Amino acid sequence: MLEPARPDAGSSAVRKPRVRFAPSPTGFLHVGSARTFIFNWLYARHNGGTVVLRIDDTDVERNTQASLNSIFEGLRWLDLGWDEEYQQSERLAIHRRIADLIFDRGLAYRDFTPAHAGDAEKPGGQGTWLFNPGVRDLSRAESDRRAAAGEPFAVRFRVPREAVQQIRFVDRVYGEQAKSTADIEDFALLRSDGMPTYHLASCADDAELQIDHIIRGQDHLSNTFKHILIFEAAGFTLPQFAHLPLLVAPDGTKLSKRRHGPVVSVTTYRDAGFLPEAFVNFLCLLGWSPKDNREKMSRQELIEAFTLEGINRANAVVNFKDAPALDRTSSAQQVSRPGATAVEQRNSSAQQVSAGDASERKVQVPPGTAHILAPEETFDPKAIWLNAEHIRALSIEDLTDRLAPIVREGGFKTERRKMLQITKLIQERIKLLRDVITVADFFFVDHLPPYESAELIPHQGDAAMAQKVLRKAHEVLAQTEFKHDTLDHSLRAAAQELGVKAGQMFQPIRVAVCGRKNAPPLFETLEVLGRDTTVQRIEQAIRKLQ
RNA sequence: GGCGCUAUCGUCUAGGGGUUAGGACGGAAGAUUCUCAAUCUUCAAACCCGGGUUCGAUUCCCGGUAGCGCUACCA
Repeated sequence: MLEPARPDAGSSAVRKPRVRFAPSPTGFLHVGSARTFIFNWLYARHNGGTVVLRIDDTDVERNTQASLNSIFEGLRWLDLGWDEEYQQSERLAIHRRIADLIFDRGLAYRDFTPAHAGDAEKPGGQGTWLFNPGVRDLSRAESDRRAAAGEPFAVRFRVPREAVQQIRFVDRVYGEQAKSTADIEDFALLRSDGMPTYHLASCADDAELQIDHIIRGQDHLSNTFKHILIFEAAGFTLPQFAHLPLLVAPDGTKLSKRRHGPVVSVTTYRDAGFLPEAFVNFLCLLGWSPKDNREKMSRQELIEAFTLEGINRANAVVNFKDAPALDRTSSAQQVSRPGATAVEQRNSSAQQVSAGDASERKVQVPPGTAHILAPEETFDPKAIWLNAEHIRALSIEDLTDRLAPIVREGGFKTERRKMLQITKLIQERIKLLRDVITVADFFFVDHLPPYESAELIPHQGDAAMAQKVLRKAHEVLAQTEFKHDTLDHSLRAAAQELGVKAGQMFQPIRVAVCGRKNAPPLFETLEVLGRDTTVQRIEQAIRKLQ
């Protein structure tokens, strides 16, 4: 996984930026991280630069393999790729060397006081550790003696106190930034176990990997002053900084797995049937604008249009609906549509209260929960819309290739020839790839799922009319050629013969063959279904009406 | 608490000293079609508050408020 450092960086006068995306494997890849990666990638591609993926895994306690897998899974799905890859834990020697360098220059010191995490949370925010004069002024001899004696210590940066100065830099998004060293605490470089902290490892690697543009979340804006201190202490040239506005939940809080559930995980979007190019497009529009009113953009268009200047400064809300389990107000009302997805079904079964005894053996919904949200209701409506736009922009072949695996995973079998026909019929009717299961199921199954016979009754008609229409349809369809135009003519003629409106003729047939009222256009549908299935389903419908 | 950042329709945003403050999603209404979808048309919907600068501020400056971030031997 580890590759040797690049031999010759930045030697040419041409500015080919080197950017990096540095996730830490302490959770799944979430949408905010994904967007940071995308912006880095776009910036690099727009300028012919290099994208470095660096796994920031210096927090041994919290790293998990599952998280690492999830991150790669997410990144692979995004399908953008990267040019170089590193793992921070394999570069500890570099971090150590930089820490020693800073220490040897007298710009850092050993702190022998035990770790005291949590002080910052003291009531009133007091107890904030800015620096401890007694500790930082320990004589070098004393410090060396205690270290030699094996006493554990952390290494802290000696932030200038006596001559207070302003640290300044120009952020490519937020403009001029300044902070007094009086407001910067003596942050740690090395922990007492010898592991580097994020600040040290990040800066050491950024410098060593010759990263010249650091594009990251705005939560690092205040940290940048510390980083500049490190860069300067080690004698590194400063990279450019560009901070991105944060992605927040509808309630304004930072996105988190705990509070907001799977909607913040990239793989959730994949599993729900988003197209990676649509998802990327959506994320780009959160906090960035091409400024020309374009919304739907291809990957290439994004590369061409992307500039740091187009980035906004205010946080952006990802407008998803809260997970269903959280407090819903109105009274219990289960949504049970015929097309309920597996996710919904899992949710709804999870929400059923296990009844105590047989007397109250009815399905209940706990108070405060009501509406089970369908996938298309939980995601940001704009993401859904963009996805539908991208789906419609796909060729039939391409879309079929993406739909087929989902159909197969859904337990249906179909051959490509038929699938191509189906795709054509549903392309503008699905918003998520997964919708193929609920929208086109009747093409795949041998037996239609049950439906109410009342559905067969046409508008302004009755059961008798439904009967009459279906019998006539049965008669006509038994001998008509199953081609769009022929079906159109004969069925319309039949309607006229019966003295019913075309709609009253078509609707019972549609319900009979599709098992529901809303479906793709009738004649095309019949063509794909074929005579045998059609006739058989009409017979079933007629029996149903008796 | 300290420090920093931010503030245009419900949401994403464009704009910018004088505009009918533009677009998109979502919502509503209508057209169209064999239902649905798609498409088209129309409508409702915003410059956080208070001062200043100015002939004129939504735009520039200051203050307030609110939100967010940092304030760990997390990243």
